[in-house]
Amino acid sequence: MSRILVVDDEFRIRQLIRKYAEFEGYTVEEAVDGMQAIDICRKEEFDLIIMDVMMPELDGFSACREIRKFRQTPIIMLSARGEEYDKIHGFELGSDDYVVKPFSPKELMMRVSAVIKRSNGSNQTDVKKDIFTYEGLSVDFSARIVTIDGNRIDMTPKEYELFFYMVKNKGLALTRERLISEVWGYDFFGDERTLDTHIKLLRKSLGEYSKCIVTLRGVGYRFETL
Amino acid sequence: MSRILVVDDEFRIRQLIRKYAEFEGYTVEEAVDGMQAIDICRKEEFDLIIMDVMMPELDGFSACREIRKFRQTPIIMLSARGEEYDKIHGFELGSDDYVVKPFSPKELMMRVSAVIKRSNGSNQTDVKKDIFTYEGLSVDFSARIVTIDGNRIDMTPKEYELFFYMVKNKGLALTRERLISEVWGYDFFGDERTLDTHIKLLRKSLGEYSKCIVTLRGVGYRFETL
DNA sequence: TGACAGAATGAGCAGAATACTGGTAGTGGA
DNA sequence: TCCACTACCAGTATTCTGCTCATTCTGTCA
Repeated sequence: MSRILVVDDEFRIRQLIRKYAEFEGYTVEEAVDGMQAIDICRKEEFDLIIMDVMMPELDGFSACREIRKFRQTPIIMLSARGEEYDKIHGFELGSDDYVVKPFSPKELMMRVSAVIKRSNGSNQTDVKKDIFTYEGLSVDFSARIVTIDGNRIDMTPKEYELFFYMVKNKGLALTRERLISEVWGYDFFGDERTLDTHIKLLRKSLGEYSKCIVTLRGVGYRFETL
Repeated sequence: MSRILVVDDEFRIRQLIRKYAEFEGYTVEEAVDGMQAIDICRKEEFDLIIMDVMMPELDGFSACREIRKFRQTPIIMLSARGEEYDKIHGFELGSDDYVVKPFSPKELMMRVSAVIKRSNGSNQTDVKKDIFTYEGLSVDFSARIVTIDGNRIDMTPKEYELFFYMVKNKGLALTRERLISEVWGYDFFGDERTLDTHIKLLRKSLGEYSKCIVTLRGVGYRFETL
């Protein structure tokens, strides 16, 4: 059965939606604000997200935008304000429907089933993506995009190649020779230190996640997720 | 461009919707009641039907049910009554969205474009117009037409081919080799820089949307919508 | 156990190399 | 002739690499 993520800071609202949704046979998870929603979405996949616009920490629109960067999950926005701006804003950001509070639970459920039906029915024109994620780090191999907490990281070609190779072989000890011959080519006769330099640049780009690149003294490096 | 059938007994309402819809670049036809709507739908095909619930002769729900017997055209229902019964009834009969009168024309247009986008994206069994849209940019693959804010963009054959290929593979990193062999053919032995030149021309044609074509240094290009 | 020496790695930097863009001109077909 | 395509060139921005020096690590020996 379909899984729904309900994002709202009000316990009462989450409870209400959960009740109705579970009655309809959906599995429900909850998040209290945008930040938490993004975190959960990174780790788990849902069939639908119902999200309030007004929330502490991170509002619904921003969360919607962030989530859309790595997930195509349909989103229904809830808003206490009936203002037009919100609606337009929400649609532009890619929400799939829009319900104004106070809403009738029955109507919401109708929209939920309509949206889920639509997204199941078809719509998968999008190419399947080859994406690796670990906490706030996400690596989209097919698009060549690396993001940290939703922010894109600019990397030079060599950084990409090196990083992608390491991520694809995560958890493995990669010797300097192997890295060089894989990333630079077997016929690279440059300086030994070149690899170090690129590892250094890569770590700089990765910020807090530079910790994932472990130096194996006398051997090479390893990318690990702990 | 998409064709819309507006069904409402009130001239003022039809006029209002027509005005906004045409401004957005849609072609509009009108019907004054359910009977007429069914007749027109038998003869012609539309991309969307906007239909009032309350009409003389034959109400919107009945018309919706009838039309669904032979067409899968998306339908947005309009209702003066905000009653829940109507909404549920409408959804059950297969309407794709529901707007309560008095509505904001802008919101209606947002819903119109959302519904049309959805039905384009999804390959229903009915006629599939292969159209991609992103904000004011629209790419009609089958008609080979690109429009920006409703204005048609003239492109040369190569530009079309290159652009279509990139849009169809949107979000993917496309290597120069791949682009060249896909657009020019695997046996193209011309200058490396030819691709650059065409990207340049393409960007020029795309105006503000040239930002969607991202250069991947040392790799190629990517078309993205963000 | 702790100090030391040597090896390996990290940081910073600057010159070299490379890739992309924009301009312009040639070519061939309708 | 005109238009689309291709080719070429120069300027520029980006990226790579090699070098030096600093730092860290490791194994050894007192």
